Formats: sequence, structure tokens, C-alpha cells
Amino acid sequence: MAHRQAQRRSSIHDVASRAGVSAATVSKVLAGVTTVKPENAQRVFDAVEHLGYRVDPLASDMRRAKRRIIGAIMPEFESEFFGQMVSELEGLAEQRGYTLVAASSRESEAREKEVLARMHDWRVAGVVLAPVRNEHGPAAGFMKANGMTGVLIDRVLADDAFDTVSADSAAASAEVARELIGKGHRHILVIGLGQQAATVRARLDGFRAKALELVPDVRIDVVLSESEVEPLRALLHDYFDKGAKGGERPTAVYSLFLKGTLVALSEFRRRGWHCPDDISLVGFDDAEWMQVTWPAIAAVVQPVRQIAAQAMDVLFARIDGGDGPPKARLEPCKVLMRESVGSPGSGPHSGGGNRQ
Amino acid sequence: MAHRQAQRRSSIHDVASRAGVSAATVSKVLAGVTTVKPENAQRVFDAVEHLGYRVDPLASDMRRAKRRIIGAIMPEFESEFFGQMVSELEGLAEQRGYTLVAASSRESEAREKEVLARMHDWRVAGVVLAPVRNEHGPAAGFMKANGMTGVLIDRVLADDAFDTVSADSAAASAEVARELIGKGHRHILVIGLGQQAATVRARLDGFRAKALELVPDVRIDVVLSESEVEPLRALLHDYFDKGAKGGERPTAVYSLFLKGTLVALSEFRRRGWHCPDDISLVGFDDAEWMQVTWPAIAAVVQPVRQIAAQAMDVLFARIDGGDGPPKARLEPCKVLMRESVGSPGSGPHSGGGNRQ
DNA sequence: CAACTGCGAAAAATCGATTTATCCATTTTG
DNA sequence: CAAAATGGATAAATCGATTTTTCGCAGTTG
Repeated sequence: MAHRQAQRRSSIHDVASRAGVSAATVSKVLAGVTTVKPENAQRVFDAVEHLGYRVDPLASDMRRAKRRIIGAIMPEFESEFFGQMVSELEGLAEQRGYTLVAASSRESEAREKEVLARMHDWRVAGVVLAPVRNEHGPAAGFMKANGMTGVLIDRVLADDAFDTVSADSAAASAEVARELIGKGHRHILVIGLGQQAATVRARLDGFRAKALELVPDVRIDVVLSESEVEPLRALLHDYFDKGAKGGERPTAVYSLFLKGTLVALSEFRRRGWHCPDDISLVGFDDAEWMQVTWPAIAAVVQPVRQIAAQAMDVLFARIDGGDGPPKARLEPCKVLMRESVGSPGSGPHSGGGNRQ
Repeated sequence: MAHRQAQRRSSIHDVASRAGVSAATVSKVLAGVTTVKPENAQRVFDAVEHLGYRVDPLASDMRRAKRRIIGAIMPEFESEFFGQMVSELEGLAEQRGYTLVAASSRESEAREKEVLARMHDWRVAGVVLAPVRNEHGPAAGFMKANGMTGVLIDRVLADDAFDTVSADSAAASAEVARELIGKGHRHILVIGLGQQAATVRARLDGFRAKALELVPDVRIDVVLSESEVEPLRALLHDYFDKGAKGGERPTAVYSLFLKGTLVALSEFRRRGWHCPDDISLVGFDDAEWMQVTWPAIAAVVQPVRQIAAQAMDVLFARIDGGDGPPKARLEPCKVLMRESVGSPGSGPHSGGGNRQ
């Protein structure tokens, strides 16, 4: 820490007295009001320059009903997806002269609401909320009850009070189905987290509908963990154990969320199964590492930038008084088929070993 | 967006008039001042309860020299490390009744300074700065020049103006050296990013010193990219091409930063080399996926929680007026040796193929 | 009984800007 | 030439709290 005292920053009054005008005039000059004599305006600019004056955003926001602050609430910051999302949102807010205050709900609906209440305390102009579960949680209710302006993203489908922006998971899942069916898979396991009902259902339905349309007698097993990731590990373990007894197991796994992909890979490791020889794998959500591992992991890439941009556009339209019924926007995903997906039974050790 | 108008929130005056006291008294009651008649205090509490009153942090901070806001500036948000860091910092700030405003410098020193200037505009009580390069950048200079309170973390060694907190990279690197030497490696490649001079040098020196101490004639090659990650890819490619001609190549690679680990893996893929049979790999920085891939990737785990906690402790000590010379703190890392590290020459195809 | 002490609470100043109301000096108009 | 209109700037109110100052009243004291 610097020993030197923090010299008091110059206020608008310092500028005013140095320029020989009133504070009101300074404010007007800086706001670009044209009814100021050019000569005075110049004196103000000079004083600003000389003092290194900068407007105090906090004081400036005091007299504003809508403060130039945007709140962003994400379920977590640790994943690439939400990390990128926050980064994008921050940039977009900054472009419009707003400050972004980000908070993590830590995958808890209770905390989500608390954090939102704190945003409300700050009288943010708007909120970008990526709910833990879906658009019907207590946080959205709180926003509605308090007349807050906001947009819901990611784990949402549509809402009657707020605009929503999310990835078109259903279409992407249908695309995954087409790819897997096309490769010859006829027995596929889908894993997901039940809690995030909104999107998981969309992804599951999109996948199932397309698969059944292409091959009516395709077998689709589903393993859903209620709310936590850890139980899924056990469920998956049991599922494969049972399948092993029956002599039947799926030739491909489609994970509906990132952590599920990790759990699946971990389970494959344990059993000594290799992708794609022993089993194929596709995951929703891409990550940087997925293209450098061996095999590279096939994944659905969510359009983070587009979602962020749309969310901010929609949000600011509302902040600026835009009216009309809320819209539900879907942004298209890309499906990257990588080496983790192959044709069933083509691998060298398709029987599968069990190392451990 | 809710159609319902955002009803005006009740202010301290609303509470005051409902409780039949003055605003000053309300403020005192809420601040816990004891010189208020219990009867009046109760009336205030009742009014607060009834109106659902909450203090406006913005207005509250107006009359405070040090506002209850902490700024956090990270080079990026997309990686697990900085994602966790922001998450931790947010929680710690919140615990003390502060709001965290996080911003990404996007690995640019110019932007870093701009963002910092904006934090200064907000008159934050303190800043946690993870500099893009090291403690001598323009941002730290700005902080010093403006008498800001702050702590530098991650890519820093020590500073004469600010406290610093970082991982003990040198010790961790020595540990890596011990492990690799112990496994029999005598020719090791170290890759890194030159720009982050501070930590890269510490890591490199720590590694080299220990390796030479254990085996004086060990061969350590170094490939450093100046500032960007992409050039490293090309440099690494050339390095291995040359080595292939000479018939010599290292038996292990130690990457000094996360992206380098990805680049190395990607290069191994391209050449069809497998870990650990064809080459061993250790990376600085752990990630969740590293334990589920095959092979699992050995990594140095940085103590994110400890760094965050220390940083906040030190920062608040300064905010609360703590004096004395700045300290440089080092938090110990853990080294996780996973399957990507083996003994040289023990693999089935140690000659290495070239798939692509 | 006037002056003094203290307690508790209200009034007023403050933080740093924005916005509205006001005012003065020209200029235009009747 | 007096009255009205206008341009340009200032004074003052405002946002919602905190903090300092002032004040009234009750109980003590000389």
C-alpha cells in the first residue's frame, strides 16, 4: 500500500471555481448541453483537464431513478461457459457506460434470492439472471414482485413476465440425435440433472423426438440425478453394472450438461472403456480442453457471445422503456462431432475390459 | 419485464415518519447506537419491518471516504483459476458487508489501467489486482500515484508499495523437478510465457535449481513465447521438429501455465505421442478435467482459497488503517502426480509415431 | 431560585452530482 | 421608450443516507 495519503479527488465544485462558473454549468457542459457559451465551455474543459476531474458515478447515480448499474447473477463462475458470459456481459455493460456487478448464486436458489435482494438494494437499472433451476424460481418471483427490470438467460424456456434468452438446446439435441443415429447407434444413454427441469427437458425431448422420428425402435435410456452432481456418479455406476449383467449396454452416451460429461468420462476410466472404441460420448457444452485430449470430446457449443449480446439488447430496450409482451429468444448452437463419437462395434475391443 | 410499476422504495424518512422519530434517530438505531430510548428503537424496528426498509448502499456510501466497495481486476474470467478466485473474493467481500465489482483486463495492460481508473472513480475502499504481467505494470503505478489501497496477487513476486499474495511457484516447481528426476528423466523441456516475467522466472528458476542440484548434468531446454499463446504453438512445433532430426527429444515436458499444457497436449496429439509412454507431462495449474481424461494430467494445484483469503485479510488490514511495510506472501501449492508422468523409455512405443 | 449538567432527540450540514426554479442582462416588440 | 421575450448562467432543491450541531427538558447544584 502506498504510504502517501490519498489526496482528495477534485469534485465538480473544484472544477467550477477554477473555471469561474457554477457547478450547474459544469454539469451541463459535461452532459453536452448546447446552451452554454463556447467560451465558458472551453474554460470548463480546461479546468477538467488541469484537475484530472472525473465524474463520481456514485454521486451521479444518486439523483437518477435508474442507476447505471447492471446486476449479473450466475449459478457459478468456475466454468468456461459462465466465465465467458460474465466477461461478455461486463464488456457490453461498459460499452453503454454501465457498471456490471456480478454475483454467484453458488447453485443455490436461496442464495440467488438474497443476492438479488442486494441488487435491488443497489437499485440496479436491470438484472441479467441465469437462474439456478428455471424461470419459475423464487428469484424471478422476487423480481416480479418488486417491479425490477431483467432478463433471464440460459436455464430458461419462456416466461410471462421477463424476456428470456437461451441456447436452442432442443434443436442442438436433435442434431446430436441425427448424428448418433447416422453413425448407427441404436441404444443410447442420456444423462442429466433433473433440477434444471427447464432446459434438461427441452434437451431430452429434442433428442428423443428426433431419434424416434429417424428410428422408431431406437432404445433411449435416461439417467437423471435429482439435484446434485455426485449422486449421478453412483446412478451411472449402478446403471452400467446392471447393464453388464444383462449383457446389454448402450453404444453411446449423451450428457446434457458439462459436469455430466466429466462424470461419464470418469466412469469410463474406471471401467477401462475407451472412446469411441468401447462407447461414444457427446456432451452439451464445449470446453477448451475437449479438443486437445485423446480422443477429442464431441460437444454442443453454446453461442455465448450471441446470448450475452441478445440479453443485453433486450435488457436495455426494457430499461429504455420498451414495452410489449416478453419474448423468448433461442440462439442456435453448433454441434462439434469429434473423435469421441464413432460407429458402434467398430472398435478393437468392443467387448470392453474392466481394468480396475 | 413486469408490467407493474416499480413502486418507490421506502427511504429512511418514510421509516422515520412512521416511527414518529427523525431520520437521524433511525440511522442511529440501525447503526446500533445505544443512546436511543428502547421504546423509540422498538418503534423504528417495527416501522422497518412493516415497510420492508433496507438501507440504500449507494446513498449510505456517499458520506463515507472509503466506500464499502472492493474492486477486483483479473486478467480473464474464463479459466477455472480466476473463476474460482472471483467467486472466493466475492464471498469474502460480502462477509464483511462489502460489494465486489469485478472486471476483466482481458490480458491487456492498457485495459487494466483503464479499468483501474474506473475503480478509482468509484472510490473503492480497496482493489485486488491480478496484474496481466507483473507488479511493475502501469496499473500498479497508477494505484501508487493515486494513493489507492490494494493488494497484488498471482503474477507477482514482491512490491515495495503493495502487499502481494501468490502461490509458491518456486517451491512447487522444485517439487516437480524432484518428481521428474526421481522418475529418471534427464532431458526435460520447460515451456512458458515470457511476458509474465515475474512468476515464470520464479517457476523456471525453482525448477532448474532443484533439478541441477539433484542431477548436475540434467538437460533442461526452455521454450518461451514472448507474450501470446499462439506463437508458442509454432515454437513448440519447431522445437520438436529439430529434435526429431537430431534424434533427441526430451522425455518430459513441464508447462509453466495452463494454456501451455493445452498447447503441449495438442502438439502431442498432432505427433501421435501418448502420455506417459512417449513423453511425460506436468502442468502448472490444475483443472477439473485433468483427472478424468486418459491419461489424467499431472498438475500443480494452486491454493486459490488460501490466496483469496490472505489477499482479503491483508487488504482489509490496510483499509482499516494497518501500517507497516508491505509484505510478500507465498501460499504453498500441491503437486498432483497423475498418469501423464511415467519413467522414460518404459512405454510400449517409446520411439513415437507420427500419425498426422 | 438561577445556573449547570446530561440525556435524548431533532435540526442542519454534508457527500457530489443533477435538475428545476430563478434571476439578470440584453434584445425584440408594441 | 416601456414592456415583453430570450439567452445564459446561477441559486437552490433533490437524491438517501450519515454525522455534527443545536436544542429542549429534566434533574442537580451553588
